[in-house]
Amino acid sequence: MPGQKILCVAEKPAIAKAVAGHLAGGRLTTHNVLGSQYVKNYEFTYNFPLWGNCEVTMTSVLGHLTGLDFDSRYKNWRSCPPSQLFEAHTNVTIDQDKKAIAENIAQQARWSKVLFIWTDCDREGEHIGSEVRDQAIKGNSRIQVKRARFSNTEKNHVIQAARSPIDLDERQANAVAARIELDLRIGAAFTRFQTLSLQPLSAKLENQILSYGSCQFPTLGFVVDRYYRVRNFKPETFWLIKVVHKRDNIKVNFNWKRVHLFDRAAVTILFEQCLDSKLAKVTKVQKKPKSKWRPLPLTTVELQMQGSRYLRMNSHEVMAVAEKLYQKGFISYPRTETDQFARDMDLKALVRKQIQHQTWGQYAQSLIDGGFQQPRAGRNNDQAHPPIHPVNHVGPGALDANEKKVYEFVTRRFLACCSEDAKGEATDIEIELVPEVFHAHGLVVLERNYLDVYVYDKWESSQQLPQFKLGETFEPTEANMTDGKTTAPSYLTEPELIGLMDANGIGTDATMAEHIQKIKDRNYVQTRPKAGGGRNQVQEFIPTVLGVALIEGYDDVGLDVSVSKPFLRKEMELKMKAICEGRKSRREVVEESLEQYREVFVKTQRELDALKRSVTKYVVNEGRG
DNA sequence: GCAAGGTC
Repeated sequence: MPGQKILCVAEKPAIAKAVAGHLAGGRLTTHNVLGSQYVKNYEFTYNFPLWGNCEVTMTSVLGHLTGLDFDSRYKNWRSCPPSQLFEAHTNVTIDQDKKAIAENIAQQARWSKVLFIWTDCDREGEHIGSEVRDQAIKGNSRIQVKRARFSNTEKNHVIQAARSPIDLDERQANAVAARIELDLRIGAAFTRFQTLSLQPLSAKLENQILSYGSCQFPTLGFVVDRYYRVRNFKPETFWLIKVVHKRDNIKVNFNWKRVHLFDRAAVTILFEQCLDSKLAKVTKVQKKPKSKWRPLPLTTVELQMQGSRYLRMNSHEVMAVAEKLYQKGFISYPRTETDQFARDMDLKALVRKQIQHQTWGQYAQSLIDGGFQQPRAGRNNDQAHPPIHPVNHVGPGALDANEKKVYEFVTRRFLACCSEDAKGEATDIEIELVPEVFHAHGLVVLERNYLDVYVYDKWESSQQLPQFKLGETFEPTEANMTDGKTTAPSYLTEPELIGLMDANGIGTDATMAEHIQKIKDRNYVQTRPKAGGGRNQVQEFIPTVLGVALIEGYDDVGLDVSVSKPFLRKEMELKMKAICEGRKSRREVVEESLEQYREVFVKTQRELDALKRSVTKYVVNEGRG
């Protein structure tokens, strides 16, 4: 008969359910947790090598169990000078909506010998694990604490993890604790200071929170940066030589190897020399096979970039819809950095589920009939979740318009991953019209393969090139000198913004869309459909006068490290890493960073007039001539 | 009324 009791706790209900299912082998009972809509307790027996035959309760939390906030005496914004928030007393609290979940853990811990933690194996997961541990100890101060090391919920992998528990990584939990404290203190101090000192400048700012955050400000910075580049752009005239030759009734455009030059006299001289040469000589005729690679397995960042580019939705909407599809069991977990499928995953089974689909079912069938290829593997693996993929077929009518678009994208992407690259043949012809070189490029798409299902990628055959022989000479039909102007860059688009955030470590895959939404809600930026976007209607970002005023104001303050650039956030990331590697303690990092931000704060306070001038110039005087 | 990070 089972002796000891083991309490297992996962980061989310879906993991608890999957793990319990594998360990219980079908014999388990499910109990609702009073007061929590999503969390369930699964009970079964299991024979752990380490603890023997045990009664197991497997349950979960919903992400973080606790939050950090200032002591209630600082609740009122005027209760203290904002600078005091750098050292004000804080408390760890359990949110009202998490009370029942926390109580469940304490209750279950009371009779358990061991707490076995099954949170995701990443930094945040380690911290969530420490929150769970603290809660379990409240119910049973003598409980033993272990954690499972797992990176997916395949049966064998889960069983292996149950066999070899490890310890919680205090360092990773501490790194997150440092991040939480710094974000709170710095965010609240600057937000209150900015709002209280700038709001009185104009009635337009009434009821407007002027927030600062280590992610939202650099995000705004990217938008403003591009705005300046667009605004400060001065078109430049350039000149170029174009050669055209007509053969077999095909007009071939030869492009100048120098593309264009900004010196008219120089181009004129070269052009005249070309004309003097009269005859062009073919110096290269090359045909070579060319592939267009099928896409990599889908990550969250990629879903947001491509979604905001092709689906007429913004990244925030794409994520909200993906979350819904996940909850309904149609797609896999939508927050992942992994762009490689595990070797042992049965991808063909997933392809097979799409055969019945009326639009791409036939394509899925063709993969099963021999077209299937193992997907390319990218370089990223978060060791927690597989790439985003469809897990079940969805009948027509089960989804609303936006859900349909996202599900379609995820599925087409998945099928494309399991397909062959597109194949083509490229022709390059180079001619010399002494002293200059020109070239023409042609492409014939021979096999479309993945392109047939992945309608978002375009790869088209160009006009057929006539035959040219190496070494032959001919007199070009036309040679012209023309001019043109450089064109201004365009405003930042949503996919570009997400790409910049990703490259600079601003936010996580799960929060980038929220930061973008936040700077819209704060009236720092506006979006509009980019002109000429055609069917796709990608959004472009333009800062508001308020957004420009804030960034310019801080520039005028003359800080050593700009608050609108990604450096400070990057530094915090490095410090978290230092904690994880044991090179620094949590205290050291918090003290160091607070010291650094205090300095920025003091300087900003001292130069407040610069900030006020900027806001007055843009916001208050807006529209007066 | 502040942040950013989990998840529903």
